Amino acid sequence: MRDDANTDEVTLGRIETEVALLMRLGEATRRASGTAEHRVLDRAAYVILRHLAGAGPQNVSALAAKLNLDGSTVTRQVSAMQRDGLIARTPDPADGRGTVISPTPAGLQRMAAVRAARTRLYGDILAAWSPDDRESLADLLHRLNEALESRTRRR
Amino acid sequence: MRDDANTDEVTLGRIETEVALLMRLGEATRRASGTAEHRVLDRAAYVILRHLAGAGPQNVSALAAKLNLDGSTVTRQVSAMQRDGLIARTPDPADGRGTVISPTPAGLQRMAAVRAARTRLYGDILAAWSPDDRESLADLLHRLNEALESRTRRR
DNA sequence: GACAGATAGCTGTATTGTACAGGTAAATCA
DNA sequence: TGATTTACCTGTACAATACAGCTATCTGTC
Repeated sequence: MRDDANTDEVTLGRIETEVALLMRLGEATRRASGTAEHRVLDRAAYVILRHLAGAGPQNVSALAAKLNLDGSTVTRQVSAMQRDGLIARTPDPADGRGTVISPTPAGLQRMAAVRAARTRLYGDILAAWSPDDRESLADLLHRLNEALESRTRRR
Repeated sequence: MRDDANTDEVTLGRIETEVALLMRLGEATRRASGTAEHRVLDRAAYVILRHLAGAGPQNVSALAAKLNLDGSTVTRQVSAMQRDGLIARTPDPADGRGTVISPTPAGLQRMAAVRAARTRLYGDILAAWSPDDRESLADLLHRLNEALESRTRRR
């Protein structure tokens, strides 16, 4: 029993290490490709467009809640995105205070382009992996995110 | 063959999605716990201490290279950490230009505390997971990071 | 050994992404 | 109807980062 508990703690420590490392690498990658050609879409704009595309047009508040960001942050993000023609603001017909944010065709097109580029990137990075391992990684990451998200919501 | 290629592209898309989501969640978690009690160690300080503890005292440049950060960024980080008593600067005996950054006992202690807290957090989040799944997650994340890192270095 | 170029680190400045506080207008509730 | 809440925006501040430019030192070449 002692050994099992130990092994488990070691595994948790490894997961902690690897997640921290992944975050660092991910940010470095984003920064590096951000300044270069791929300045098409900064990170926040990408996740906002992903969310709008997946869950449909919605209010700033709904977006902020989903993205775990302050409303003011999202306001400024969507302002910038509107300036760039990526989203459109329309008054919410059901609530005079609200404005509905919808992706524009140009926004969707750019999001798709970034997504395709990223997918290609992963294809490149994981070129040597077996399909099974790729599947496992996708599954486990999905479950990890579910677990993280449910905990975030719960708190 | 058509189906296989398709399946694979879907998997890559899922991995892209999940990594993006994990980054977003991770940042949200960091921000949330950053303002609260856990203001013990901001992110950069933690990774710097992790690295110093693992690889030994070293120069600002070496740190910057390892962390994929600009030297000036690391300079400021270590300045703040020195102010907080987490690291010490000593002149490099082998190179008059350099200063060697070493963790202080207080820095190591705080790093260990944060690490333990994070490990506990993962234990909490993954409470329902089987040991096998945890192992798989740790392994696959490790391999993903290796792949990412070797690509970053190669570029 | 002297000088040219490279390197280590620091400082100034700008940018980006974020939060919090405060304001206004609209909605909701008692 | 009046009080409270909500949605959004704006002002302000802060943290993390990069780039440019600076000085001190090192390294190689002649």
